[in-house]
Amino acid sequence: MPAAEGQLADCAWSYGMKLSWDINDPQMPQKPAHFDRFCEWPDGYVRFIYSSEEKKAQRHLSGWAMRNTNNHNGHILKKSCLGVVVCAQDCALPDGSRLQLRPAICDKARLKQQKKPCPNCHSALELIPCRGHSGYPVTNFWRLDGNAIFFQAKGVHDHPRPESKSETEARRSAIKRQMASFYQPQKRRIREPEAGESQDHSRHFNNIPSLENLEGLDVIPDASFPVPGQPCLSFPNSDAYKATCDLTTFQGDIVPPFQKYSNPRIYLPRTPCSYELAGPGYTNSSPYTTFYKDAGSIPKDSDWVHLNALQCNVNTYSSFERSFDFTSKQHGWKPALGKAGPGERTDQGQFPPEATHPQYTPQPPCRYLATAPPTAPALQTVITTTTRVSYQACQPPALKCYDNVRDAKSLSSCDYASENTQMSIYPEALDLPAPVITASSPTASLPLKIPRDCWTVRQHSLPYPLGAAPSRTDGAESWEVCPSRLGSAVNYSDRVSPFFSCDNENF
DNA sequence: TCATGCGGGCGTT
DNA sequence: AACGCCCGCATGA
Repeated sequence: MPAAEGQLADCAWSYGMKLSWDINDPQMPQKPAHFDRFCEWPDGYVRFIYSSEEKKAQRHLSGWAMRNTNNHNGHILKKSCLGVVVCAQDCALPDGSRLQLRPAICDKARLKQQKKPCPNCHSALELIPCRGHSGYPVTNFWRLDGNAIFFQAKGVHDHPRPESKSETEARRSAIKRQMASFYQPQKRRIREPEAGESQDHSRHFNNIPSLENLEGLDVIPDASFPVPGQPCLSFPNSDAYKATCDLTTFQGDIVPPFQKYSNPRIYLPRTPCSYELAGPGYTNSSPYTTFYKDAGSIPKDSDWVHLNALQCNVNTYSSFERSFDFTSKQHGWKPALGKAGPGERTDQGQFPPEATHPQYTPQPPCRYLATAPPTAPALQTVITTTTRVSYQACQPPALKCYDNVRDAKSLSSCDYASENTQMSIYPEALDLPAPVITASSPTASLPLKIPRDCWTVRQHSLPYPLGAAPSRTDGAESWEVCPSRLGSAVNYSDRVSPFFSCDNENF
């Protein structure tokens, strides 16, 4: 993944946004002056123009779990977001964060994935569908025209980021390597019980709670399943992630402990390693809490990731990324209310038709916590075969109040990624007429309003009966849920986007 | 096994 | 007609 700053800049200063075009235009801009750098986490109504040489663009990659959608147009590839898979119990990972897996793209694989249990608490996994586009999944369009690849995104993801594809691949490959290296040491361990080793990572296997855990892992053929006994040092980008191994911490864990990759989103079953996060922000973070339903089924999964990493160390790219995102997103409103940020587009003409609808207004940092749009057909379609049942069982916005830990998460939850900042800076949404913005969000006067000291449920997690969900047009109600005591966001202050003037203290 | 892409077909708006 | 989505099929890693 490119440097956070690089991506941020890429997304924020999209060249594609400076030109007037729509993916459905008969004629696309010819011979673009230059191209945008690939943005892995596009969010909002953004457009990019990539070089046809851009490999990632050629592959139509995205950090979001996007599946192909038939739009009956062979010239334009359309993809819709699948959302994110989380633990139905919203259990906290060892580090306090929440599980946020990348939904399998393949329907069959996804169903299988959802049948697996949360690797942390063994309760059911739940798919949080994306409904960021007027109640429907956010859609991405790709169109190759000449030497350019035009990309257009519609909708604002109303859910946490899942593990990115690259992360998933990295994790899986790492797991394979770990598995390979695990078995041998493990065998030795079984033969040589408790030898007293505690320093050597390769010997942490003996600390694995019980062999049953291992067996469980073995039984689960899913390569994505976290592998216990993985040395902390083997994680990718370990340099960025400050983790130490602490056998004592590990001991006592009954469930498959997690081992975190340098990348805060990735977790592996904890081995005798624990993490010593370097920053205050570590407390935990998953902002995206899932308060909805109680565990229902008894999954058996293994693929997991962690998402919010805010918690994770502040020194890591991720922490920065998130913190930055957070701030930028939080402040993203400011430009709309006041003056636009540098390079901000102002051509209303580019506004998506939906822009006039409240649902399309810029979302607050905690947009995924917002209530569902009035019409949420997604519940019937998107969730259909996979999570429909879950919704029925969902608890109402359980308005769970969280502790400081949660607060920390909220911070991270408010930001998606540096790349997402474009939403804060350029999105047409920012150009929305003031009336629309104010009507749709209480944050009109502030980047982020924190009406309560607690969060409410994510909109998609709400069990609104179809047609009964509160309308976003009402605006304010959508924001009832906001982070509280964001003060814990200590780490965010030093990375505030220059484009925004709001103080982090507000959060 | 799974990610991707394609495209037929169906229901809804 | 436009959309969203389900499904099956094919291909490639």
